[in-house]
Parts: sequence; structure tokens; C-alpha cells
Amino acid sequence: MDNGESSSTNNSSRPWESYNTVFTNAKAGMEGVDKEKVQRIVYEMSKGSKYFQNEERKEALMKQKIEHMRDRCAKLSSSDLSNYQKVVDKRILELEATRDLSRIWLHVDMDAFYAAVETLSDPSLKGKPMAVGGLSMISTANYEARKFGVRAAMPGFIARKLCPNLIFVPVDFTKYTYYSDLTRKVFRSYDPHFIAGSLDEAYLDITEVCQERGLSGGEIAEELRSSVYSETGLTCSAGVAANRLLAKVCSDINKPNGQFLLQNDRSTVMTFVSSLPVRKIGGIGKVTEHILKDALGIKTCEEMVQKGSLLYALFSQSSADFFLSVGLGLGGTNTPQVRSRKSISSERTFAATGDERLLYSKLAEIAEMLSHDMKKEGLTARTLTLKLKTASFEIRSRAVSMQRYTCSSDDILKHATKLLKAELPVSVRLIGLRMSQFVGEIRNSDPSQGTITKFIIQKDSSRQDLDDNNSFDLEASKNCLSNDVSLSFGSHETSYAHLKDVVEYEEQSQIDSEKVIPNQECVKKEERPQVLEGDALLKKHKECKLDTNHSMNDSSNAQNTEAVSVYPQTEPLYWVDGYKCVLCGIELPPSFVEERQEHSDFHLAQRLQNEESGSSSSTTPSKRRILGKEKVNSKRKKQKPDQKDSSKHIPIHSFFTKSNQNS
DNA sequence: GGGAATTATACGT
DNA sequence: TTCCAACGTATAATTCCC
Repeated sequence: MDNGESSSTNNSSRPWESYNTVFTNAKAGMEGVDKEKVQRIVYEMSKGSKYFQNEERKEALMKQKIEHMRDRCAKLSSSDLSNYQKVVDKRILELEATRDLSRIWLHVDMDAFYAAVETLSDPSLKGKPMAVGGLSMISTANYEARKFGVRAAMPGFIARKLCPNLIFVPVDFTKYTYYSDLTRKVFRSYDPHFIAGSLDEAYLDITEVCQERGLSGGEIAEELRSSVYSETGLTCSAGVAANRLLAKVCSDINKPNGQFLLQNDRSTVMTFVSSLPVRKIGGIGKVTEHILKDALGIKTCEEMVQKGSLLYALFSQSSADFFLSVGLGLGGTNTPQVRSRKSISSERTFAATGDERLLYSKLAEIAEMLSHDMKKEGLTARTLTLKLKTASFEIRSRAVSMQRYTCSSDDILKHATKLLKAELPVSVRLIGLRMSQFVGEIRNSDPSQGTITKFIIQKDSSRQDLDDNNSFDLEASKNCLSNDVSLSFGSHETSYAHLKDVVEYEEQSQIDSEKVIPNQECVKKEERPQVLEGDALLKKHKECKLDTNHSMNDSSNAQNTEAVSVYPQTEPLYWVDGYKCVLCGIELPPSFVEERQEHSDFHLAQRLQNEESGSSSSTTPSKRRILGKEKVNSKRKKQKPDQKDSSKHIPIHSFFTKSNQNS
């Protein structure tokens, strides 16, 4: 990978300079770190690894995106720009009208939370460089360790290289949850409706406390921090500002054990924002930062307003809206309603393997874990997504929507197995399963597609009684900005007792989307979440068969297909205890006749193949693999292979979408 | 043309 | 010696069906 102009000098003699690792970002506690040394060591440790190669691939894609955006930028005529400028001017007025400087928000962020908790329970760790996590990944590092360049999300083996005396402490969430609860008790006394961002951070609307007690935001912050300390023995940092977005930025300024207050005054806010690097904003990460800087020359928030016309010309409306509002120092000021969760997932990393038996048994484990979690939360869902991280770190996801809502591990595994089967042979290091589209969930129509004139930020809606629900982990970034008025449709309201009936019913009924089921009268059509029918089903069925054969028999000839179909339709002797495959351990209840048949066919074909040619299936990539990166999509993209305008819209964690739908 | 489904990607803790 | 997590949310592009 070369790095264009960002480090055009000396690329060959100092290659690490172009290795843009996230570990060298300016973060709290990283001042005084020999960044070049860190960068060099991280580079040396990573160089040539599969992980590194994947990073290079991703970086190349990003460059391409930036180039494309530059091209588009160059093609904009001055009349285009002046038109977009009109849009910007209008939007600035609209946004400005929503500015609310009447609230005082406080963002609390615990200092090196996990590490601090561990030190609390083992004081001998005090003063020594320590990291919570293992050799593969670190969750948090204490400030002593950060001096060496060690930080969260860094693999442990690199951290140890940077800091040979680093002490590793395994993660213990029970402990962190306990201390998190203690902090939340304190938070609640200042704002009963506080928003928990994660275990270690929260947003509090302290407007009322300030008024009632005649104290300034800064004074309340001092008091809260010392209260947190006396209750837990842990230090935290705080930011006080007119909205959540700014408060979050502020809490980072005097970390650790410090605070920063930004006056609720428009010109103060504008001055603050004017020199603020865009990367400081929650929701703007490495990629967005690069795109903004290298394609548009935007480094500070102020420049987002100055170059607003470019943003509206090149980005989606929701992204441009977000950028512009950031440039104006706007952010969420109301307390959004609690959002119900959208998905639930489980994933595990392991030593990369192509061994199908192993993969299927991993899959079964994960399906079981996921099902367990869903039952614990009383959730049923109908869309299953399989996630694979291949040995080369490429992430793939494959999804199916079932006909019915379920949380049973059998259902999950059954569909997951099919999804996985279609990907074989493949060597993977991670398998994940996610269930989404919960029962009772209202699907979002995309509010960002609305016209520009629709865009008016909702003034604060009356605050809801959130009770303890606010401990539901809302993603921090969303809390920064959105004046969220989205409907909360409590999937949690459904009790498990009620769901159990549904599940049991489902277990007996046909949920297999590949099956042509003549008898669906039991459910009225409009009550059924979209079902594949007729030709679509057949087609899908065929496709799957095709894929199956492919993955099994790539290296051999067509007669394998014969072998599969010739196999007798009776159950072979593969099932132990009536449900467990003796060969791979996969669990399929007797009622899953067709799945069992397929599964048996699979093993048979495998055996035939092995007898014929030794074990070669995993060495011969399937059709999909051969086609390379674009191939997977080729099914969809085949019509317009050159329509690669994907760089037009970069995803921004929109803080707006929900807030602007009604105006 | 709209909505749903599928896939990929970004971001945060 | 070791060789980069787990989980959740969101946006967007594309394709397909109605």
C-alpha cells in the first residue's frame, strides 16, 4: 500500500509511517508517548500477517473512494455549487432555529474503568502498567500502560511488545457491572432519567438540579465526581455543555479525573467548535475523517459549514445534515425515548479452520448461545444473519428471513446451517449469528429520504418516564445528537410465558423458507411476514442445491450430483440419541426430515468425494470464491457492473434520522 | 415506485 | 512462542416483488 500524499516522503525507508493504525490516534493518556516508536513496533508486529493484508485491502478501498469523491468534486460546476449553497443557507437557518441553549448536559466518563475496577480489587496493581484482557485483545489499559502506547482494542501480544512488564488481568464483567450500578445510583440522584451510554459512561440533564440548588453546571460536575469517588473509589471525568454532543467532547478534554465546562452561549460554542478537529466528534471515525480531509480538505468542524455546499453535493442528505449541524455546534438536547433493541447476536473467534465438522459444531454452539440469550430476554425474531470472518479477515454476512418468529436453537441452527453450507468450503476464524426483526417491531421507513423542506429538528418532546429503562445501553453516539422521537415499540413487553406458546407452535410448523408448503391456510396471508412462494421458492431451492453440490464437488465431475440424488430417501444411521449427527455433532430433531436428508446427503457426498480423490474439497474454491471480491455481489450487480457510485454516500451514524420525520 | 430483503461498511464501547 | 474481540446500531446500495 502506498499512502498517496499523506506521507509521500520516505515511504520505503520508514514504511511504518504509512501504516495508519488506530492505535496512534490522539487519545486521553497518550500524550508524551513516542508515537513513532509505537507506530514502528505495531507495524513490525503486524507486517505480513493476514490481518495486516486485510487492513491494506481496506485502505486501498478507502483511497479509491476518496479518489472518486475528488473526481466528482472536480466536476461540480460553479452553478451546481451555488445551488447547493442555497440549500446550505436555508438549512443553516432551519438548524439555527432549533438551537436550544437552555439545557445543561453533563457527560460522565469513568477513567480507564475496567482497569480501575481491577486495581480496586487488587491494590497491588496500583502504579504498575496493567491491561484488562488477554493476548489476543485488550479491553482497557491503565494510565501507566498508556504511557507505553498500550491502549484499548490493541491485541495483547503487541501491547506486551510495547510494554514487556505489562500485567494482564482477565475481564470480569460481573465486577464492572457491580461498580457501574454504584455509579448509576449517583447519576440517578442528579437526573433520574439519565442516559447510560455504556457501563462506564452516561449523559445527565442537570438543568433542573442546577436551578433547584442554585449551582452552576461546573459545581454540580465537581460534586458528582466527588460523590462517585466516595461511593466507588473510582475517578471519572466530566464535560458540561448545552447538548450531548458537545458534553461528550468536553468530557475528554481534561481526562483523567478532570472536567471541562463549555458556556451555554452561542458565540462561545461557535468559537469552541471552530477549531475542533472533526475526529473529536462522536460518530466521525477513521474513515470519515480521512474522506473529509483528503477529498474535501475539511479538518475542523468550522470547515464543515464553510464547505457545506460540497457536503450537500457529495453526501447523502442525512450525512450532510449531520456534518452541518456539527459545524454549528448543535446536538441533542432532549431526553430521547428509550429505544428497544433491534437485534441480538452472538459470535466467537477461534483458530481459523476449514474443517467442516468443526465449523458445524461451532455453529451449533453459537446457535445455542444465541437462543439462550433470546429466551433470557424474551425475544423472538425472524431474520437470521450469519457472519463469517474468513482466515483472511474478510467479513461476510448472509441472511435469511424466516416465515415465523422464533428463538429456538433448532430453528436458528437449521437456517444457519444452510447459510453456512452455501459458503463451504471456506476457512473461517469467526462465526457469528444475529437475529433481528423482532416480533412487534415496526420497520422504519427511511425518514432521511424526505425532502429537504421536511427537515426541521423536532423541538424537545416532553420527557418520558424512563425509570430504569435508561440503563439499556443506547449507543453513545446516538445520544449525542438526536432529538429522538422514534416510537418505542416494546418488544420487551412480550412476556416469555406468552412467547413459549408461539415458539412451541412454530417448532411444529413449517418455517423452512426453502420448503414449498402447500398448506399455509392456518395463517392468514397478511399475517404472515412475507413468504417466498411459488417460483421464488423453487428458484431458491435450486440455487441452494446448486451451491451445495458445488461446494462439495468442485474438484470432481457431474456424477457426484448423481450420487447425491441417487441416495435413498430413508434415514441413514447418522443420528445419535435420535437427533445428533454422529459425524459432525450437529443437532437436528427427527421432525426436520428434509434437513436431515440434506445433511446426510452432504456427508455421503463428502465421503464419496474423499474416496475418489482424497480430501480436496477445501482446497478448491467454490464458484463464489473464485470470482473474487466482487463476485459475491455479482448475483445482484450483474446488470450494471460499472455502476460504482457507492462513494456518493458514506454512512454516518446519523443522529438525525429519527428526529426529522415529522415537521 | 415503494417496501422488504440482503449484503457491506462504519462506528462506538 | 503467541499474531487483532464481542456486541449493537446505523446507513446505503442493490435487487426483487407487488
